[in-house]
Amino acid sequence: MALSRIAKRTLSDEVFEQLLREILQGRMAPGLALPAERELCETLGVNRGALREALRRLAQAGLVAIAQGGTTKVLDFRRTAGLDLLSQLLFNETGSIDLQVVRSLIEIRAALAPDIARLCARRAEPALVVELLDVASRIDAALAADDLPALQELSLDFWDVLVRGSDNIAYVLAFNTLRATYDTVRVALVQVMADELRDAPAYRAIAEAVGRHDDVSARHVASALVEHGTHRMFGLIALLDRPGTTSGDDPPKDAS
Amino acid sequence: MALSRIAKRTLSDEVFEQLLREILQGRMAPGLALPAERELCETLGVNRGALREALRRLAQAGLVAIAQGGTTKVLDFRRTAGLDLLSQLLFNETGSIDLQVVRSLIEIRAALAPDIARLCARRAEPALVVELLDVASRIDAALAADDLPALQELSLDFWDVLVRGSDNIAYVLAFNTLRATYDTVRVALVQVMADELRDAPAYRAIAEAVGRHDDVSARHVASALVEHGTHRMFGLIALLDRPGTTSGDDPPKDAS
DNA sequence: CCACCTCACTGGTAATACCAGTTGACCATG
DNA sequence: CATGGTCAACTGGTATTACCAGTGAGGTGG
Repeated sequence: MALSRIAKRTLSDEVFEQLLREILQGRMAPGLALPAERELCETLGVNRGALREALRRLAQAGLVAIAQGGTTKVLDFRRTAGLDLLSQLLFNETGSIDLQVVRSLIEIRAALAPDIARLCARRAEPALVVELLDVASRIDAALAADDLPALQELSLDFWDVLVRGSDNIAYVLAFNTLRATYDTVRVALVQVMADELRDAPAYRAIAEAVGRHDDVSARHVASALVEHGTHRMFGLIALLDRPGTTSGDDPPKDAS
Repeated sequence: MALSRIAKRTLSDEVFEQLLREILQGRMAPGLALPAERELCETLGVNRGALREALRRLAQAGLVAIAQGGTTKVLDFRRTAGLDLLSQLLFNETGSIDLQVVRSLIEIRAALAPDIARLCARRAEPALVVELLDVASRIDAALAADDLPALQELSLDFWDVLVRGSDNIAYVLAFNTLRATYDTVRVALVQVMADELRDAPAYRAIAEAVGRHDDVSARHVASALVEHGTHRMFGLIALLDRPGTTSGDDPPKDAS
């Protein structure tokens, strides 16, 4: 069995989480004034410091606005929160995965991946190409062993190298955010992504295109690669949204 | 003159900012163990609570890892920080704008904008089309008055409506993050973006394409629209990076 | 009626004590 | 000598109390 680290949740983590849920699930509507800190920490049974740490984090995430003298108000997270909030939205009230969020994740991935490959092909240093080819080789090996979890890990490694080679800090940071979101549902998606993960030739083709500084090829191969997962995921979402239907429609065409 | 709200900085804001700079500018390298809280708050001349609020925020942003019993360590933000950090990276040590970050911002915008328009055209409700057309009209009016700042504001409004119509929470949140980043340098960029901002017909064409659910057109017009700004911005960056050169090369081709 | 002031709120800062997890040196035991 | 246990000196986590500093509503005098 796979043992994993025990998560130590601190009090302010708990408070943060609880308030976060209240806000994200709409039980605390935008504009609502929160109870005063002294009152709220009494209600929650924690000291004021712990509550304040949680409130500070909520403010940083763009979920509440704190004002001295005034009251702390709930904001509309759809207007004020940043992409980092995405991972918190994956699970809905009942604890099941929110398919709308998964679809969003897949779509933004499909939009970014080709351009990451394109820029990497333009800008990558030789050392990075070596790294890419190395990961590609390990993907070949994992494919030979038919080790899907390893392929999933290596796929992330591959994109990690690629995005670093793109020399674009926005892509790097967005990738971190998306990876963090993906990680929380990774095991649940390994089968759906299987087709894409097993496409070892595509990974190698991207690595080689980057080595040739062939940005057009890199872009196209990357686009086709993620299209695998996109297509399968859309099929699954259509299936789960409308049980009884066997095949998913609405596969996004590359409109070029 | 345009008066603006005075920013009230709290102690923990100050501490957060200071530690953030230390980390982002590499003076606190990844892996470095921070001094103990009791020691650090003495050094900074603040109470422990204020320091802890700041440290919590840094941890949430993915810049440090806090461990009870152990020490608080600096993380490699290129690996662990999310897109929300982008706005903090815009200004470098000397207080001037980091052109690498601006380039990154422009590039990710160019990658997302066409797909936002495409999805919006697929999914927008009639009410949203009305909103879009309304903003388009106001853009026409602002253009007639040659009011560039107004055009800049309206452009953001337009994209805000469009991204909401895309029915993709990842795009919505990413847009929030990018807008927040853009806002901090907006005035500095108004002239560079002038061509794009004045292209009122493009905004209207997108609105109308969305109204027809014509995703292909919406995508292409949006792509062409942001291309204006992208091209100009690349020219400017090339100019500033290599003073003496008059024209910028390396305009990103749409590789389709 | 309106300008002004007061006061009871709100969040912000501070100091102190103690709880709880981690680490490493040290020592008993096999 | 290797292993495992013990303990002390760290670390961050929680709690309590007091007071400072903005805000805004309602009372008050003009």
